Amino acid sequence: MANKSTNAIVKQIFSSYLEKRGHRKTPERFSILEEIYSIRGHFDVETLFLYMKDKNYRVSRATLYNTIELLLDCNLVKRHQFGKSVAQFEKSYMCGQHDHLIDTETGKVVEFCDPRIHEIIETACEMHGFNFSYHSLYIYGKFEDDVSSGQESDDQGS
Amino acid sequence: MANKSTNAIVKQIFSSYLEKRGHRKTPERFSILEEIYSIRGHFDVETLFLYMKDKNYRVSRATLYNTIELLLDCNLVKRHQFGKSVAQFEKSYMCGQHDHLIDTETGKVVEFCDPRIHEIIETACEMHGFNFSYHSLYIYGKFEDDVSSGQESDDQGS
DNA sequence: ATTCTTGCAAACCATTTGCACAAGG
DNA sequence: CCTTGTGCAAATGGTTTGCAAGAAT
Repeated sequence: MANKSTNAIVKQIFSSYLEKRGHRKTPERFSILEEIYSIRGHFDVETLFLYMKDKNYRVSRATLYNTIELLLDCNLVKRHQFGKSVAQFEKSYMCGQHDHLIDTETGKVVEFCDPRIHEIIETACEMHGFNFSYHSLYIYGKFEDDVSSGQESDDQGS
Repeated sequence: MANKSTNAIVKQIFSSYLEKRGHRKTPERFSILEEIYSIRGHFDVETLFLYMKDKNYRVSRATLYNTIELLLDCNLVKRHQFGKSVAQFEKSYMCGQHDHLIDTETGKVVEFCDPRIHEIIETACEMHGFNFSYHSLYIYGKFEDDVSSGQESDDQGS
């Protein structure tokens, strides 16, 4: 895992973004970025809030929402809305494009990747004069071997 | 548009579903089903509420939510969560499987269909021992020819 | 008759907003 | 210094829930 260099690059991207937009480079923003990039899978704002509070950061929920908005804008974070519940987020730099299998009973989420999705996207965009920005494909259903009845699980190929 | 027969079939499906689950066949439930199936594209609960109030139905928001839950359960309605805003719904019987192009600036939504999506789904399900139930593919971006800067637009082939 | 549904209004709760203080530029 | 960002707490608003009256079975 090349986490050290990834973190440096990600901070650089965020820094450039803030500069370009005339936003200030506050320590809170970089702390939040760092903590988000230390999280393995998906997370929601409340979880992140408690996680950071536990680490003795003093960030408010408002700042989390605000900063995540910025991170979404510069594509360092992706937002998901599995099921009907709260918004889920995940880091998105160097994580490989992937989609999600969602167990409608347990809530378990597994990632997968299939490059053929791009052919579909290209065709649809051509047919409708659409400039693609990003996509999300969610497949809902049920896992057969529900051994690990856990909440969540990642499956990214390195 | 074979709306007349479609409506009859849809009511039959709902009726059977209610019976099987031991739910009562109230006039409100069938009114809501009928009104939903008379709506062209996507809608949110508030819009449906006002729409029905306008037609002098006396249904509460609570009943709308409750009934939509039942309709989701028997697959007569599909839920979407475009962007970050409120839940959107659409009728799903005999509307053909389709996916969505979403303009991130105007909110315009256009539907498209590409059967190749099923190959991707099949592969992913096989690889992860997953029983597919339904999917949603959202492609976000921007339309090139934004002549109709409207809110929403449908594109279903007959 | 009994139990499920409904309508209404209050409760919920994730997210947003207002404000005074703090701090980046 | 000036303006933006932050923490806190209150406000917001879509959705859910509690309850008494009404209707399906």
